[in-house]
Amino acid sequence: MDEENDIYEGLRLRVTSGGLTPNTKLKPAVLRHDYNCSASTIREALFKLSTVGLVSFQEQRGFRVPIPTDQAQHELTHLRILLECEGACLSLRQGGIDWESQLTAAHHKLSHIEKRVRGSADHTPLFILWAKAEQAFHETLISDCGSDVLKATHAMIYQRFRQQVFNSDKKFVFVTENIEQHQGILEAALMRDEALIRSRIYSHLERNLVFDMPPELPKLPY
Amino acid sequence: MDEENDIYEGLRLRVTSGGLTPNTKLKPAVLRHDYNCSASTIREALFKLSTVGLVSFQEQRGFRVPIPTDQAQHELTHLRILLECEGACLSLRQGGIDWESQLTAAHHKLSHIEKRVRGSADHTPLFILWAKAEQAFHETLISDCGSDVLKATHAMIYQRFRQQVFNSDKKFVFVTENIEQHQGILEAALMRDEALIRSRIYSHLERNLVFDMPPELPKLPY
DNA sequence: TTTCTTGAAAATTTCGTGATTTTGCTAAAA
DNA sequence: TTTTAGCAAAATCACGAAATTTTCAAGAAA
Repeated sequence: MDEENDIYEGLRLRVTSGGLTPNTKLKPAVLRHDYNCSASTIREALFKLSTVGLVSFQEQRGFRVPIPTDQAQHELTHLRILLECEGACLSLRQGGIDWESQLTAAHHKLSHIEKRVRGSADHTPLFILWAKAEQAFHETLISDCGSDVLKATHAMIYQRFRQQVFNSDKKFVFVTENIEQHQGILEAALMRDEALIRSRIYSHLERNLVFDMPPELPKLPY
Repeated sequence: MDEENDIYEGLRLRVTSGGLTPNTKLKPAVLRHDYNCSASTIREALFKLSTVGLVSFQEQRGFRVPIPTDQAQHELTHLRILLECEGACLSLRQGGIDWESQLTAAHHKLSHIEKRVRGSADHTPLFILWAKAEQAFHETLISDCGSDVLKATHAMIYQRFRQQVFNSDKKFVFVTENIEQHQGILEAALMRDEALIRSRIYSHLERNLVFDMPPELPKLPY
């Protein structure tokens, strides 16, 4: 299964950032040729992808690339904010100097790519690179929260979020504000300011919320 | 696949509340006889269970019942609190009279069972019934939050949480305090008091947190 | 005794096939 | 023109068997 994992990753890349039209059928009998394996193996990988919500599945009707909707975008953004704020704050308390340096490094890499993106007319060639760096930055942000469950859940939601926005019509995959927003999040982390980092994570993701969110609510003592 | 789902549910029940010793191997070739199907079908169901964390899986080494740990219990409890508070508060804002009545109904059923449990010496025969009612109550609590993603994520964490505590040595599956705690949560919901319901959900789950949680943190404007 | 090798048994993964279901096309009926 | 019925092609699903990998016990070497 070391190549089974390659198949899974390959398919994941195709359905998340492979430029496939939403609702495209994913037929094991066709895809098998691209990966030089049997249809059953492809089916198993697609099945796994469907359980994390990256491909849609209907029994006896096969697999399809999920259709992005405003509702889904809103919900995924909402959960990303919830999980990422929680994970960031916990990391911010528990993370040491090693965490600071890892985050700084991740930001440095991301920042470098983003400045290149800003310069070029066509973002496409840099997209895969940017996507990896973006994910790495946000994962590093919550990496020292001390909860594998939280990190795994966030990873799942993050993937679906990225698929959603990249496959939607309005391709807001990259906007110039990202540069200063990522910078702002890094600064808040190094300052160990919880309220500030929450607020900046929220601002960073806010434009993906398509409906209004209700106003402030108090939090509990833990 | 309508019986495929029965297989999935049957296996899920066995690994979450079937009294199986943690780390027990789950061999498709053996289990097939209990469900009268092929090993491949069992394998698929186990595979699905592994993606939601209800069975552990290592390539070329098959499936096993997960081993409960204090760390896992803490993390699952933490995430349950986070998701359930968020979902409850949103429901509390958006839910109408229908939500109130559904929650009251779910609580009524749960309360009835819990009082019976308190009376009987051996909880085992009532456990399945209680587990279903408990899940229903907590799911109803967040049912009107307006986010399918949040509800699905919560359902996943809830299942793993229940498996964890039921399969752990200290079987704190039911304690008398549950009765008044569930009552308290219902009251806070009907009062539409967000701070109160957060605090009561936290208190309800607090005893499952095995490590200290850092103190209060502010929340952001959404 | 302990560690390392060996090889047979057991378990897991992959694969092609047949049965069942869905899909899409054509033609008749309204 | 629109709707419905029927049939053929295509796709999906469950299955058992072959191929690969792991497990484990018994003997050899240190």
